[in-house]
Amino acid sequence: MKKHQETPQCATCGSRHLSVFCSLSQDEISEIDNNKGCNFYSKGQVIFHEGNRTKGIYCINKGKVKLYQIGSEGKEQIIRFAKAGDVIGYRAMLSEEPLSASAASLEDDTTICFIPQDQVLSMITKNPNFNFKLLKMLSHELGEAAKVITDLAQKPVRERLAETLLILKNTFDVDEHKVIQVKLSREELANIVGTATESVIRLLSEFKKDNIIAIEGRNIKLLNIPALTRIANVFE
Amino acid sequence: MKKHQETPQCATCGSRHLSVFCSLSQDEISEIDNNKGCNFYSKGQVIFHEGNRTKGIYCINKGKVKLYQIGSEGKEQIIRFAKAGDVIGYRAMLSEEPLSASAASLEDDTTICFIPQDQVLSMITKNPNFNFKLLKMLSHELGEAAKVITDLAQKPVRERLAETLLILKNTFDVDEHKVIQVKLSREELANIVGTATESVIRLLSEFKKDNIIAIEGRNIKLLNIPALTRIANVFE
DNA sequence: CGTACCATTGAGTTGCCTCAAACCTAGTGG
DNA sequence: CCACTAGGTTTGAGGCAACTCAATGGTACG
Repeated sequence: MKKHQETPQCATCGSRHLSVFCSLSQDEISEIDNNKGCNFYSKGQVIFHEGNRTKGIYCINKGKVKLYQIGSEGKEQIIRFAKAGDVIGYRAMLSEEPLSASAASLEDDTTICFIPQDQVLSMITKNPNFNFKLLKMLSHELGEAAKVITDLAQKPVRERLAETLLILKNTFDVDEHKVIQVKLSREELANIVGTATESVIRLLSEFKKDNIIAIEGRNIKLLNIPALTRIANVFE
Repeated sequence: MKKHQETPQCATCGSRHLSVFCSLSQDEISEIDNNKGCNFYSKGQVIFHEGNRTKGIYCINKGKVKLYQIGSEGKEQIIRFAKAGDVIGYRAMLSEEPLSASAASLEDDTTICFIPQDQVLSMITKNPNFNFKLLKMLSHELGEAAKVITDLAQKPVRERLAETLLILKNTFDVDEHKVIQVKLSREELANIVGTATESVIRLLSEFKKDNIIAIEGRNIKLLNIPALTRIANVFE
């Protein structure tokens, strides 16, 4: 039994003011509303496939998404996450290259709007603020990617896992019980850190033994963030 | 004894037509020429430091440059390279963040122009072609970074070294004797691959034993590119 | 022609991976 | 309502890729 799902309107989208679209005028917003599409995804559904072309960008209205590549041995590597207000697919659209990553929803009722290329390109041309927001977003992402590269190349798995937990906290926040607000399998955690599932499990249970985290199924509670930060070997 | 070094003019810069500046008008070119600065670097000199702010972008007129971060244990990680016609520092300028990497010249007589922020921002606003070139460049870089992340996370050192040699070939080309046109120390190679210097040395001499490469000091000759490609485990 | 830096080789150690088996949980259907 | 199954999690054992440390060899440059 499927509940009724209504296409969300940009005009009333709560995420808009936090996003790259925050500088759009009323007219521009309604222009998008008249041209966009919208889709609903259940947990695990693929939104787009690495290697395909995209003729627009995806804007997440509700839910959480992982972006990942499949490595040469068929193993998934999670590149980044996206949540309500974030856009995905813009990299491939702007570079006119195939999508460099696949995207899959992490939750049921994930709602994602599709804004056609023409709309986006016209906004870039007509709205300098939007253009600079885009440039800034891309530049920021590129800086983050460089950090990840250095970490992967130099840090041991233990440090990378600790850092990953902190990044998940910053991305998805924690609730009043300090539980990270995203549910990932052990395998998915391994596919962020770049290690084997078993290594993640062993290290998590070490952190647990030291009372740095608590674990209830896929919920991870961060008990001692300073200790995690120390293990992660980050200063900033 | 220093030879006379003259500030190069964008108007006559041979690299311009290959670069992000290829779509500029005569007026815009001379506008830049009137406002840019220029510096000369000997091998190993630092052009800018990670963590500093930049108020413009650097355009390489002559020479080769490495961009690198220093990891938490003080180890260098080379993020990417730049050569004549490439620009560096644009990421930090556009995101209004500190520089995420340092840059150092790899050759004597490296010549680099500095174009102030105002000039660049005005070009972005006034010249849509330039703007789209920038967006495209950033997007492309971001896609490349994602590939590097997956490789570092999943491929063994042997594969990564083979792939690095191929990337160096694509970036700097080979001469008529199949020698890669960039001279790097074993340590620098290790700092691209993300491994120890000794591992690079051992693997290079394995490749040499199998007649896949030849080595004369820091010159690396690619004798069997299909074999290297097979080792690198790349398909594209 | 020394000296300082880089490259090479060897030996020993270990972090992390793989393989395999057992366990747990949630969903399914009898 | 409970047995059954499938998928995910956990634990253990064993092996190897790659690291560190240390010593030697090469070479470029003042």
